[in-house]
Amino acid sequence: MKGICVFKYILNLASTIYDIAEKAGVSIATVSRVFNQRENVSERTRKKVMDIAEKVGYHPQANAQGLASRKTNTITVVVPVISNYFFMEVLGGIQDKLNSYDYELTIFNISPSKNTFDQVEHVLKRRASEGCLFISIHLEQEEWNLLEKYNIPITLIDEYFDGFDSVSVDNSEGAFRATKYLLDRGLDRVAMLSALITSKPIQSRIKGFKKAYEVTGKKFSNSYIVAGDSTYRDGFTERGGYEAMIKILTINPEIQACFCASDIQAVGALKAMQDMNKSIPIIGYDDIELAEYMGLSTIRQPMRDMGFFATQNLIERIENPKKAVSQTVYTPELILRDSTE
Amino acid sequence: MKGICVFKYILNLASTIYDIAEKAGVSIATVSRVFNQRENVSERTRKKVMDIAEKVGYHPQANAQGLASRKTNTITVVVPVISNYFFMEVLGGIQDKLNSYDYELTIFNISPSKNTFDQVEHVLKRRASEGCLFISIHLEQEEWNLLEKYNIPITLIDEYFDGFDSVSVDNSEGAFRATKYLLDRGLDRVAMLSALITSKPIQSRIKGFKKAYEVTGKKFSNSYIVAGDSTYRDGFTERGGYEAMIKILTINPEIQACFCASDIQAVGALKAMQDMNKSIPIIGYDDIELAEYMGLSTIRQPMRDMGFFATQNLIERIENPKKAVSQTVYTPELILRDSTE
DNA sequence: TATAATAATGAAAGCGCTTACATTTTTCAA
DNA sequence: TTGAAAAATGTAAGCGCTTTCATTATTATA
Repeated sequence: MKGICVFKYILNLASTIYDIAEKAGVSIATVSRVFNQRENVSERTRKKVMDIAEKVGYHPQANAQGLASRKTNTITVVVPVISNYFFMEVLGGIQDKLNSYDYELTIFNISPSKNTFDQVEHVLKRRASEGCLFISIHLEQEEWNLLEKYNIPITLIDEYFDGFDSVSVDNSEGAFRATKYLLDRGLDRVAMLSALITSKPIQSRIKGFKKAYEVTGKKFSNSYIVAGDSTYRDGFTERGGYEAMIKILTINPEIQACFCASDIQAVGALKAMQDMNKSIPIIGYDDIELAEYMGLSTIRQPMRDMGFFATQNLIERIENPKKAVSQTVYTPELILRDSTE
Repeated sequence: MKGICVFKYILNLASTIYDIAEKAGVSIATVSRVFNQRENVSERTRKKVMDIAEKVGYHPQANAQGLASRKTNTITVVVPVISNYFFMEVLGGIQDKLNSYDYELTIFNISPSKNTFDQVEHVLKRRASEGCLFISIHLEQEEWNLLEKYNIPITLIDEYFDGFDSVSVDNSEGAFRATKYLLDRGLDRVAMLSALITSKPIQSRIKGFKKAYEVTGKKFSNSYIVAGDSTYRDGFTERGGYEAMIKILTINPEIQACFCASDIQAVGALKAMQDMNKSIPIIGYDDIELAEYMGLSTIRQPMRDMGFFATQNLIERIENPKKAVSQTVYTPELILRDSTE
């Protein structure tokens, strides 16, 4: 015991609420009140407690607080692979919002090698956070149903399920607008530079892509949809775009323009055109900051706004769990720049 | 009480170790053992417990576990602003490493509006994690000293302090190599497209930049160091690069080539050159994936590796706190591409 | 079959905090 | 001054787990 005390003293840490209470000559309840900014503490004792706490570097331990108060003051963001432009921007928006609140941010990264549902369920089961933001997590209807029972506030970003609040962009509409613009310019053979067609956003974008053909009455061919071979990050990479554009330029030279599934792929596509010494108009998707500086026409997704709004929504639900479920769908916007000149 | 029970039943959740123990007809100690994969539990009871847990969706609560075991199984990454290419890549490396371990990842974002030291100290005080990775967190010597007493495993990335393990890149050397390459090509007036000179990496890079002039014996002028006016993200943005290059092209037209402080600024610089219809060789810094596709010559920082290695280092320290402190410095590499052709 | 080992389980004491409720102190009107 | 109301503080019972140590069941050994 003595050993331990000496140890504590030397390292100046690992003190508990009891140590502070004792040194300040008050009860632990008072110390607790001070740290929880309760009103009913006299200024004198508040100062006394804080001074001592300051001196020994004391701060309530997160776990103990969480257990006792049944609150964690933490929001968990669940994402597949963090290093991706879309998530990064959305995360930026989340943080902008969180900056004015007292929540801690935990990021849970879904590992591609394990089952997504199990991992998501694990996050909920642990009850380590007040609420969750799921970014681009796609589950089956019945799986979403199973998650409902955990009764934890959840807001979905870039996904839809009627049991949870959601914030998404109309992917189909975005693809439609881009493609229609190209078709309306008099071009007849516009390609879609796709990523893995198993990916959800790609599926919706393909819908919009086809719809543009229908609406304009132009002849559609499945060969207009082309993807690269690399599957890393579902093909949403510079490389994926490069490969796909090479294909277009060599195998489908009849193609006159191209709608790309993401700006980052468009960058690869641009390079491919340059390497092949050819050039066709292209439109990207996302409007990442780069796009402006690369003169890339694109479909703007309000990524930051989505993160910001979803977070606001989640906080509202945490504070008022009976709030009606809301589905927010943003409409993407066509931004014209050099790449379609 | 009855109400609560019914409630629990309906929602199928919020059960505790006691509920499971009761239903399985064992003690809570046994349930605990099952969930902590202890050896000494018979296969029969293990199965019985797991079946029941599965049915009611039980899983130990993180806080209670943490409090009782004094372990959190969490690693905290502290970053200033998450949405930045460098951090994103480093984070990717961190996650690659963490995927094979059982640690949860918490990201703490330093808010620019509050004092950095206080925020960092807060993270340590809460003791919500086993160890921390600090990415590009720059403090004063004495502040680092103060943090040592918390006795929490910390690995610094992109910063150096002799009390903690650190993983960094020789910024000065990188700038030196880029600049020297340009100077060696026979150019005499090479500029540095800088970001905010208050930023640490910029300071080191300026050193390397000047050293190249010294070594080559060419005449250096302070006017060769130019930055944009926007201060968002310390100027490490496309916009910052654009502004700076416009300045170079208009105010300092004698400049023959340019070393840019980051690839992302180089993107802006490229655009500026295009807009001004001029072109000089440029070299970026970082080698983000984009650089290859934009044909940007650059200084490669092994960002992913740094994250990966730092994480490994941290885990080692968590497992063996007495391990000797190590400082790892990577040497950046010059990658030549079109932008210096 | 008896006994010693060994494996499986349980009882109970915390972990460091919050908080309802009880108690003491202070304030202030009469 | 006095007493009631208000403010400040204390007491103690958890929160849901882990873990030590004691106990019981099982297995192996002679």
